[in-house]
Amino acid sequence: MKEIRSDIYLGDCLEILSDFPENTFDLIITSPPYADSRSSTYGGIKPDKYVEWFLLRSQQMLRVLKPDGTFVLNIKEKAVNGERHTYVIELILEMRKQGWLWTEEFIWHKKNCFPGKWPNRFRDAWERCLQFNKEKKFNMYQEAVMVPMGDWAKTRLKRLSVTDKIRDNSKVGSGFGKNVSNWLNRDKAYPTNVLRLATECNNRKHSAVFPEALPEWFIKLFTKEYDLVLDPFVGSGTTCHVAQQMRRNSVGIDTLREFYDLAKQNVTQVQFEIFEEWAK
Amino acid sequence: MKEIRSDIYLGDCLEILSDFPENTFDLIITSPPYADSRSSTYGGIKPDKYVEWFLLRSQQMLRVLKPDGTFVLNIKEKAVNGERHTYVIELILEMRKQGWLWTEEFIWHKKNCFPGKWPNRFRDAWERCLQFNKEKKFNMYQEAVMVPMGDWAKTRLKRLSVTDKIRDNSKVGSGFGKNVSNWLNRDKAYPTNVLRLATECNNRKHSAVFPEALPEWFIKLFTKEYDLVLDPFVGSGTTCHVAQQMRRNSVGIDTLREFYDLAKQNVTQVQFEIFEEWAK
DNA sequence: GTTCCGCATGAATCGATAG
DNA sequence: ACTATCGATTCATGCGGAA
Repeated sequence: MKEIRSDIYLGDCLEILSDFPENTFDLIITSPPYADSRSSTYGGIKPDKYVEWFLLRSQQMLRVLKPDGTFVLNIKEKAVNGERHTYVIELILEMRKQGWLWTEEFIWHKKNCFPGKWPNRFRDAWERCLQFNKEKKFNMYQEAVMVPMGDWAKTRLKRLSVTDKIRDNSKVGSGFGKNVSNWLNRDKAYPTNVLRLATECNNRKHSAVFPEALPEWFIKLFTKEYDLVLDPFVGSGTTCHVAQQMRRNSVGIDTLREFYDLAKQNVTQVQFEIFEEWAK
Repeated sequence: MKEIRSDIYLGDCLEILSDFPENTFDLIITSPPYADSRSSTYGGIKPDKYVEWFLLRSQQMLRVLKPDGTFVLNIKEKAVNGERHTYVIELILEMRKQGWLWTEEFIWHKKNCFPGKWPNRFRDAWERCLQFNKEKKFNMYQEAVMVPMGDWAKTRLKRLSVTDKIRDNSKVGSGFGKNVSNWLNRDKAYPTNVLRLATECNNRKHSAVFPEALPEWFIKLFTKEYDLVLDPFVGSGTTCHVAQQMRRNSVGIDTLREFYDLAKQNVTQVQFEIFEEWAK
C-alpha cells in the first residue's frame, strides 16, 4: 500500500517553493488572499500592488509545476470606489507574459453568497477559477467529473431521429453505429465550465454546501491517485485535507502560524507522521 | 397617452451615432458580433483587431450615453490555439482609459450551451455581461427585478418535471430559471449578479444572439418607462422588441440589410399590437 | 385541454486535411 | 510555415404534432 503524504509548511511560498526542484507538482490549486481582504491576517496587499506581489510567486509556481500540470487560481476582484478593480484581468495578461497559457476560465457559481444590499450593485454570487498551463497538452481526466445526463437521451435513444441518421451517415466508414452505441448505455454527460457543484446534488440527502467541493472537483479533473498537489496559500488546510481523502499527495504552504497549526491539525495524525519521516 | 418609438437604422453605429447629440440614451445594451464569429454574415473581425475596432464605437457610445445611464456589453472571448483569447479583458482595460467605469460583471449562465467534446476543455456555458458607467452615480431600479411571489410561481412550479426539480439547483439568486420552489416562502428576493437563462435557439425566423429575458432584465434594472434604449448591434431586433413591450423608446442599429428589414418588421408589428391593446 | 414525444439547431472547438 | 475549410464530437430547449 502506498503512502499518502501531506506536508504543511510555514512561510511565504515565494521562499518555500524555491527549495523545491522544478517540474514537481501535477496540480497547483489555490485561493490566494484577495487584495486588501483578510488584511487583518495577511497584512493586506493593496489592490494596486497585487499583480506585482503575485507575479513573484507565480514565477515560482511556473517553475515547480510539471509540464503537463495545471494551475487553478480561484480569485475574484473586489469592488473599489464603485468599480470592479482590474488587478485580476491585469494579472492574467501579465502571467501570459510570464509564460503561462490561459487555457480556460471556469465560473464558480456560489450557492450561498454573502447576504447584503447595496445601492449600486447586487450580491456577488460568482468567482473566477482561472486555469493556466505550461503547455498546450496537459493531463485532464474528464470522465472523473461527469454529471448525470438530461432527459433527452431517454427519449432520443428509443428511436434515432432523421437528423441523427443524416449526421451519422456523413461520417466516414461504418455508419452511425459507432457513436450511437456510445450513447446507448450512457447516463452521464460532460460538465461545462460553470461549476454549479451539481455533482453533489446527486446526493439529495446532503443539502449542505461543502467548501471542499471546489478543490475536490479540480483535483478529480486534473490529477490521478498518488499525484502531487500544491496549495501555496493553503490557509486552514482544505486543499490538503481533500487531497488526502482522494489519495493525492499534497504540499500546503501558509505564512500564518495559526493557519499552520490549524492545517496540521486538520490533516490526520498518520499524515503528520509521514511528514516527520519525510522531513528527515 | 404617450407614444413609444422604436427607430431602426441601417449602417455602422460608428457613423449613425455621430448624428446623435450627446447624453441622449438612458441605457445602451448590446451583443456585438464576437471576434471571428458569424463571419459569413458580418465579415468577421479578427481577434487581434477586435479591441481597436470596438474602441472607436464605444467612444461614440460614451458620448451619447446620459451621465446617469448604463452600458451593458454582452460578450465572450473565444478559444484560439488552445487558449482563451485576451481581447475581452484588454477591451475592459482600454475602455477604462477611454473614460468608462467598469462597475460590474454579470454572468449569463447558459443552461443550454453548445454541445461538444474536446480533449482539453469542456463546453462553454457562460458569457460576460459587462456593466460600464460614465459616473459613479447611475440610475438603478433594483426593486424592478425582484422576483415576486404569486400565482405565476405556483403554476410554474406545478409544471416542473420531476427531473427538473431534482437537477435544477439554481439559486434564488438569478431571478430566472425554474427554481421557483425557493420563492414559496418569501414575497420578494433581490437577485445576484449571476443570470441563469437558456438561449433561444429554436426560433427559425430570427435567431437572436441573446434570449429576450436578458435585455428585458437589464432594461428593467436600469431604465424606467419612456426612457430611451440603444442597441448599436441590434441584429434581428430583440432589444427594440423587448424595449417596446416594456414601454421604453429605443434605437436599434445594424449594418446588415437583412437584419435591418427583419428588425423593422418585428418592431413595427409589435408596436402596432401594443398600441391597439393599450388603446383599449 | 393536457401531456407527451419527435425534431432541428445553436456566438463551439479541435484536429486533420487541403491550398 | 501559415491560413482556410471540413468532419467529428455532443446536449438542452421549445415548437408542433400526436396521443
